[in-house]
Amino acid sequence: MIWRMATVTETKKSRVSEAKVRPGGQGARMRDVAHAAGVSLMTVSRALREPQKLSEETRKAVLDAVQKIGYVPNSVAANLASNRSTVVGQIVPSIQNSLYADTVKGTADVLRTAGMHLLIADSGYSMQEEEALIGAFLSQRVGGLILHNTDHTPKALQMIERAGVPVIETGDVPRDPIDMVVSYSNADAAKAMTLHLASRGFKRIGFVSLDTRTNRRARERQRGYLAGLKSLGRAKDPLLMMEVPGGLTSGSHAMVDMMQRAPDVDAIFFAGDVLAIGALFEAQRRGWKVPGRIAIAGFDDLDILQHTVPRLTCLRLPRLEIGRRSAEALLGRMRGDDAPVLLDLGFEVIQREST
Amino acid sequence: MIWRMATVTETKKSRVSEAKVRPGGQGARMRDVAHAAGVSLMTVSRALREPQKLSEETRKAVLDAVQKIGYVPNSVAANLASNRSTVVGQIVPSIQNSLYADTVKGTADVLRTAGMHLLIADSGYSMQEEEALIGAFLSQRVGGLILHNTDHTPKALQMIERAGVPVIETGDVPRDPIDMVVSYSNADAAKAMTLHLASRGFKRIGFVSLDTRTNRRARERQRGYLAGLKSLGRAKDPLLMMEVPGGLTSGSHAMVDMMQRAPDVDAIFFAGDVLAIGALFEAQRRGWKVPGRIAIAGFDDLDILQHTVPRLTCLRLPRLEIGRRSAEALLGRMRGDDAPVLLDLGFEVIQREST
DNA sequence: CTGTTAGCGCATTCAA
DNA sequence: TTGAATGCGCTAACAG
Repeated sequence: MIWRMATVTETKKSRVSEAKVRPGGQGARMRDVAHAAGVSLMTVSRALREPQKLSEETRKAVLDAVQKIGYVPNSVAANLASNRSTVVGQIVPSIQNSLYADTVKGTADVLRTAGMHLLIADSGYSMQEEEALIGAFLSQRVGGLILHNTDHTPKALQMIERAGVPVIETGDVPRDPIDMVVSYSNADAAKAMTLHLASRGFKRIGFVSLDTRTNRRARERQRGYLAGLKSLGRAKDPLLMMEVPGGLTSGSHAMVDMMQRAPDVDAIFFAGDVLAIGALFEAQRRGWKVPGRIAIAGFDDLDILQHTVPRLTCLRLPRLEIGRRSAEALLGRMRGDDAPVLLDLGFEVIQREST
Repeated sequence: MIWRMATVTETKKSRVSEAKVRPGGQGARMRDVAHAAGVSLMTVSRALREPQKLSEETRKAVLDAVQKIGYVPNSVAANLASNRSTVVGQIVPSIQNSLYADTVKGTADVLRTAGMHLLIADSGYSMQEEEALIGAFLSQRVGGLILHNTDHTPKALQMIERAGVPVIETGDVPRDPIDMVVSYSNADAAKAMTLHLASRGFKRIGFVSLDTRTNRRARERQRGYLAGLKSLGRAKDPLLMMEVPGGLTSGSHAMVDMMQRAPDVDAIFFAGDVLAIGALFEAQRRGWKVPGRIAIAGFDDLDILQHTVPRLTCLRLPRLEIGRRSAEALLGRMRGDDAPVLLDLGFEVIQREST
């Protein structure tokens, strides 16, 4: 049963639109504050940015005037005049994915404490879109870029180089970084999980990932899985490998398909988003024992994984920390530290009941 | 068992830092393009913004020069000169919460097609923080604001009024809007769910929400629940009402507590975030039948709710649509439409197996 | 259709 | 410690 409610109202009443006399929006400027405080424009500018360089008397007079007038500085003009920016741009594959939200949160928190702000966009997993966004961000003269991606178009690379802004790449450890890197290694993590599953006694370990052709992170994870098999002395088996779209439904189908194609599979490592959760729910629906009938491991430690029945084995990646460290590295650069940073923040294998 | 890997490397190698001759970052300016194309500065400006006003010949010459030089316009200067902005600011309670991510996504998508961008911040559910962020956004001279909140500090209201920027409030339908509203009614939605549960035959319907003292949306939902009871001719029972923090664990505790305090409760309506999912998992762990032993309903239609066993009854709110419509209303205002908008986008009650 | 003049609001640099 | 001159890179308004 579905109830529905929706109404649309057009009204003429609104506080702002009635109060808005001068369209375009503005307010007091610095000179207005200067007049009110009986000082020069420069003194106001200083009172706001380097208050310690003024006598206590004038400083107070200026700040009082600022309060009284309700002056809000124009940081666009400040940016233009000083050639410095208080904004950093971050591009993630998808805003809706809570994994990236963690990274964004870490970045935003650190930037805020430094009085800076974050311009966010999502590329929809597309390099072309990323290129367009990088152009837009550079046009806004952001002070730095954080890219959750390590593949870029030639034009994007060229724009970044010409702009000379500091850049952080996250999401993987690239061979040839643009500038700074704050990340973990997808290949190392996938290999570690593969070895872990083997150590738990599983003989036929399946691997399900997103499309490795278009997604480097998926490709690296697959590489790690195969490296794990190799170091175990096991052969690669196409029946045990699948590439599927993201999503809960996709995970459930992948599990069922693989168990049909390779009935002796005893564990499946889902190296993408929420695939493992979808598979677990499917097992619940079918009454399959996890790990008795099939063991399930995931890649990211989503909050929910430790609440399901059974709880899910997975990797834990330092998403929030990546965001924080990225922001810190960027701030360092803007302050003039010129030591490029390559941070591999590592990962953990979290063993739970599902394996 | 936990594996761990983490390495930290400081290196001096980096493409950009070596290529970066002129620190501070810049590139070609418009006059460089003008020289290269043999035209005036204004012609370049027009070629980029109103190409149809130029002869095909000059336009091509300019755009070729732009390509060749790799010119990236400085929209900070453009903004200052034109007193227009290509950026909109959005403040949500939490970036990490995927509910808000949907709204953000809708906003960002619509803005992008209009060549605009989104500055995002989270207030951490605090009005004070919201005030600070509004100040920062206005300082950046954003062209509009989208606030997922309907309670604001007096100073915030004052700043907004003085700036004269268009504002959208989302997240509830306020009695006294600042400007435009694009939302749904929390009270109506909660009442509808309460009546729905009664129509399914449940006699003792519990209500669990977030803190109603600090969170207006929680307060409105509680009001809707009580209105529902009243129209059913049922009395308010404190034993059937709880306020708890957010989170899966919190939901599971709430369910257990309420069933201990009021053993005859036959359905619980969880009006916050992921509480219902936490409760369902707890029921699975304890082997309680849902809805046999206890029925469970949630508020937001998270993707996962239709995959759990059993699937969860909930409300469906038009999060993405709220983002889209907000952006559209804002764009309309910037273009000069001055009809304030009050949109109630409604909701649906989704009946599934858990009730 | 194209160019010229003026100035957006602030910070830098110098002088007082 | 404070102030005056100059310009950041671009667009509006006008002239040609």
